Amino acid sequence: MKNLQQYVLDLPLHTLVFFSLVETTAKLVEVSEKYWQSKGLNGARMRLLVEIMKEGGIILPSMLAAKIGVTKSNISLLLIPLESDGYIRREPHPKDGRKSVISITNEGQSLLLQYLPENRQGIAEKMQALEEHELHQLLALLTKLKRG
Amino acid sequence: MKNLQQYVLDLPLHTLVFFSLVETTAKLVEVSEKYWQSKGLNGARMRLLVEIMKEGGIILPSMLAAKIGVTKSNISLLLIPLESDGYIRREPHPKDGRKSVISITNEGQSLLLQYLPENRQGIAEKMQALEEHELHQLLALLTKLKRG
DNA sequence: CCCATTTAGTTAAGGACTTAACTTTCCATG
DNA sequence: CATGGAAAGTTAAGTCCTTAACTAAATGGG
Repeated sequence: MKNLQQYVLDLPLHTLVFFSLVETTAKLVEVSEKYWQSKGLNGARMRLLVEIMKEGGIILPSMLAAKIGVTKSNISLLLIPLESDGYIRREPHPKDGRKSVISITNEGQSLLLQYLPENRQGIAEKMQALEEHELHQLLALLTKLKRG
Repeated sequence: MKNLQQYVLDLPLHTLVFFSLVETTAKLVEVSEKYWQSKGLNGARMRLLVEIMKEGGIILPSMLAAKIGVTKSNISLLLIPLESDGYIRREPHPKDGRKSVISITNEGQSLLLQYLPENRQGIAEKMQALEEHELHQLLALLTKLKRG
């Protein structure tokens, strides 16, 4: 390698696309996070509520960990404030003493109803930089890329 | 809204693409991070070295913060181990007593030479899920999306 | 049917980043 | 040329997530 500065500056296409992915995604994620913050809410906890709702309102902590892709200890720590704020309920599993059953409360559902549409709208607005056919294209490329 | 579960499950295209972006990017970023970890190195500190190198090997901490998009206090904390490991040098600015001039050492440059190509190769392999024309397409879409 | 292993969940400690408060230095305006 | 405010950097405290260590409960192979 003759010139290190040149090397770090002359990015091959692969690397360029990778950095572009990282930057673009970070910018979009920020929009969503700032929205939750502006409402005094917590993005990670809201995502948890959404996942519980996707499962019909009842789920186990370990399932949440698997679905969201974080550790079970993180789920544990996220559930504590959700419970004390009354957004979820935690009950012992009737058949298996190791498990606990998480269910979303009416308050939790109200919270989603109140804020989730506006949150998604904020994201949608940013995504409208692309036409519908471009969104389809992008989705196809991302899917192919994720499969590997 | 009639049915909350239905609402959280039936994602409009915008939202679908957003989530796909987040997941795909996370998966690729993990490849890079795991590489650095496997070498006992730190991704954030390596990125800092790369940025310094991009500037020709000499830069101010505040510039690094602006270029990488993190806070100056974070830069401050990242520079401490880089300096004590001998990868950067910190000198007072000759003209402005508030500033300090960061320069990369020979050891820092050797570290980049030794590991950066392999790190980039790991990313490139994952990106090879896409053909060259697809990479160009993806880059164009991401650029348009980031502009907003 | 017993006990080693596995599974579920919690807690503690640590790492990475943020915001806020602070110090020092510079600068511009009176 | 003095001073109020801006700018650069550091440090402290807090948040969020991780890994590791732990407790309790279930399971299954001898």
